Amino acid sequence: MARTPRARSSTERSSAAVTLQQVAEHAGVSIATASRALHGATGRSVGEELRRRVLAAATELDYVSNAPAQALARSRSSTIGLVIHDIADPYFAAIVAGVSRAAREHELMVMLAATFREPLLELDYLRRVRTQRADGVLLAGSGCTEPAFAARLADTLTGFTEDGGRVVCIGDHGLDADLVTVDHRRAAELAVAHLWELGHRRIGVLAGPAGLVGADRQLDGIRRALAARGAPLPPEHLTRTELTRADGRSAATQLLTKQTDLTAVLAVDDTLAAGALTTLRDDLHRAVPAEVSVVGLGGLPFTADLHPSLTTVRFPLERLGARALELLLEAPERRGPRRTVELDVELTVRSSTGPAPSD
Amino acid sequence: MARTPRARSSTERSSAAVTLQQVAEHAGVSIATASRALHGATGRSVGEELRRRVLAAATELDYVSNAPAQALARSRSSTIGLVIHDIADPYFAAIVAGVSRAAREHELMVMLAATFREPLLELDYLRRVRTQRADGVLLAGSGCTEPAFAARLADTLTGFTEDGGRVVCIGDHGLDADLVTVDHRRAAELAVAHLWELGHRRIGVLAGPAGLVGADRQLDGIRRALAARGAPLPPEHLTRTELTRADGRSAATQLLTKQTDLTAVLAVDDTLAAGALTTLRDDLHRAVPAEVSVVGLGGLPFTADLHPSLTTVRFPLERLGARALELLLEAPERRGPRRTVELDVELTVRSSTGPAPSD
DNA sequence: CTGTTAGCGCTTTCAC
DNA sequence: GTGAAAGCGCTAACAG
Repeated sequence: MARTPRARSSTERSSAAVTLQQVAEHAGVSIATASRALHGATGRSVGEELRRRVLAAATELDYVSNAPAQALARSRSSTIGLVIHDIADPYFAAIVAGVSRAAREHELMVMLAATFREPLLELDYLRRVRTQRADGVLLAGSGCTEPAFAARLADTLTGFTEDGGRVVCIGDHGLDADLVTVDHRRAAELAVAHLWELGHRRIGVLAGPAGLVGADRQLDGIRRALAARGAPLPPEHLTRTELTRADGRSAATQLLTKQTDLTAVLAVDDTLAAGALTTLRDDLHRAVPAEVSVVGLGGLPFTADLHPSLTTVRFPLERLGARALELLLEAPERRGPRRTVELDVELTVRSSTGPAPSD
Repeated sequence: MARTPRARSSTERSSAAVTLQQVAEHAGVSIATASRALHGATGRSVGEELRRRVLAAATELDYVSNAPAQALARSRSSTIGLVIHDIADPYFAAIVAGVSRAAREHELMVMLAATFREPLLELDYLRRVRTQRADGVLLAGSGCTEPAFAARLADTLTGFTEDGGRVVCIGDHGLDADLVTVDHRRAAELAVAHLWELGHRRIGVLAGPAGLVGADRQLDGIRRALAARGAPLPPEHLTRTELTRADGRSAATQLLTKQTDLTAVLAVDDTLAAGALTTLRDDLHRAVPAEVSVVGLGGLPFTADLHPSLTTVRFPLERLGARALELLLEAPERRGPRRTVELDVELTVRSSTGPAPSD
């Protein structure tokens, strides 16, 4: 035989956590009863007296249950995985905050996996989450660009769901899974409406890169909103660009240099808008909002610190995360087609927008 | 007996993950060999041929190891807990980013626990982390205010370490555990030196609340730096306040209203500095930096967006997190007194500071 | 180098 | 309502 059945010699390493067995002995009940008293359905199946004794014993011995053992026995870990690009990015930070809050309410632990935008790392983490036997995984952000990668990602996800794991995406990345996202079209509509009401008729648009689902939706929303007002977006008023401040700056420079009669810039991302603000002030020397109004999309906190403070459409990022977790939990028997939840957005008017110059 | 030993009737729930047992059978080896080939020390103790077969079988069956089972058998979970106040706070977000990065390098998963500044939640999470049998826990932020709570916290930590868990604090909260923090005194010294070199001699100080270890150190550093230059800090130039933008604003208002001859404000926190900037511009109408210079401490990203952009001392938050994890891992046999690591800081000169007015 | 086997701590039938 | 016992999937002696 391998080891002596029980009775640790007191020379063993000190990390001898109290076990349910010991609690049971201390309380003078069977281990099964101890288990039921401690973790079973509340109030059911254990006599008041015994339950009391077990609880007392547990407290006295400072018993802490062993989650891995429970996970093994129950094949449920009360843990979910959360895969994001970069936690230092306030966009993801807000989502994580929402997930954390919801997880707490449901007594779940969350394993955080930051991929730093490396697709391979994402695959790797998904696998690890599966290894952990997480009850489910929330996928925020995916560089679903190249098809080869997308296929592997899909495979990995399939494996995960086949083992009984749930998957919910936060933000649409074209994956075949339940999805929680913001209403991008409505965000666009709100931004356009705001500018329109201020009298702007020549609006430059800084859009995101083609292929990004959200960016496409936003652009589509802008087009519709403009068309609905009888002023379809002329191609020369549109520039597509990566979502960085530097790109926003150069794209805005280009746009405003060529199209000198624009009275407003609608950027589909706060970061882009920040870049536009910078070039307007430092390169083009055009007053905001006196000469040109600027509006962004996203509503991240930093927009309040910009100068002038940015008018933007706020995305409910925290709720996005919380809702995603809820959706994950709501799926006891996930059958049928993929579910989609779109959260509403909200216009935040600040100092970067004003009436169109009467010129 | 309870269940039939093996052979799942094909009607069982589909979540039948492949087990090591199955891999072993498929490869025609014992389960022990399979285990060694898959998880054992690289290259050791398994013949090349068998190893190959096991690996092939694993791949073919899409085997994913069961972390809870491993954790149970090895009594190590390859998981660490990370307790923070609020992930949406960029301060913590940066720390988490650093921890994530380091965790990845060490093949560790991190369980994130956000307490939202509720002491009870912190206690609860610590317990849960213990429940998860995490190999260690990183403690960033603790509302170590009331002694009763501090005692309970200490107790919980003791329980954790007694079970073999490691603890490292990020930022000093007076807990008896290894600690990683920034060099607050040096940060103060850098800020003072910068202002002094610009000719400022009457410097107002916005300090943090007494009792906060970091805040105390910073104030101490400021006092020393000033004294070393032959200009001890007069009490009327000092105001202590909570670390919020609103408090910073009102504290700055008070300070600058009473002490009209100050040429600079040194805030021990970026947020406070932001408040000072606001009141200077909107309430007091004093030009920054022409009339008054402002410097902060922390170097969070938003300081670059302030107007004018804030001169500040950057804390290496990401490295703080990474270093903390390293420290956690470095402690194979943690004996002796608590270890302390102080990370260096760096002055970032921007637009909010300039030469003292010659007056 | 490989196989056998006894647990790791807990849940969950099944029988009383 | 309570207890006995069979695993959950894996690791680590121990024996060859």
